[in-house]
Amino acid sequence: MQRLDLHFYQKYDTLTLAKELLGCELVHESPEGRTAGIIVETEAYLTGDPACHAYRKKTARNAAMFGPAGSVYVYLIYGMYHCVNIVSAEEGRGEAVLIRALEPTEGIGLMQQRRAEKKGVASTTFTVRELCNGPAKLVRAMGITLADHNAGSLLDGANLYITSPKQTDFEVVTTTRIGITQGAELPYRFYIGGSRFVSKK
DNA sequence: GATAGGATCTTCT
DNA sequence: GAAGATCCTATCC
Repeated sequence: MQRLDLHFYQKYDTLTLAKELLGCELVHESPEGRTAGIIVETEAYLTGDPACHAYRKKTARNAAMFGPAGSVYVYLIYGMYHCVNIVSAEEGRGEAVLIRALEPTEGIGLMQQRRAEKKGVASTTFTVRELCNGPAKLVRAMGITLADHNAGSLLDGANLYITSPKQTDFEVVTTTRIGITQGAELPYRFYIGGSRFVSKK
């Protein structure tokens, strides 16, 4: 599979990119091993959208969201969990695609270890379906961290990247976004119809 | 299976 | 002081 290049991230507006990323594979080559999963659920956050972290001013927390297309925005949510976004649009604009769920394809044992380590339970606790069916869960399972990946890149030699689509034969379902109150009516969430790995139906 | 409440930190009012 | 792009646990069917 081919690593997606700068052209791919620049080619689409953020809403289109959120849909185009479905079926692509997110890969992390860490010192502990390689983990990967097919992106099955995304949400778009746009300029002028009150739910977007870049809606107000640039702060230390959201600075990475203003980076160039193909870079990574990781943030702390609810003081406890992390979520990962793919920055889109041109540098300085502040738009991104939140990755909400993956279908695990590689390094499932390592994903189970990472999830179990956090909770202090046996690694056999988690079924494959439960490993990455939520934005903070997949960040944990993939070993993505604020220190290593926030404001980093998916391009060139980066250890985190996305491949060209592994699946294309599916229906894209569009709904409103999960867990927000501002902009709650906007239809900016997309997922692969029929997937067992999405966070919610 | 469904629902309610808690954990814990950054940002904004 | 309150809310937030979440997840986990307890408790109740």
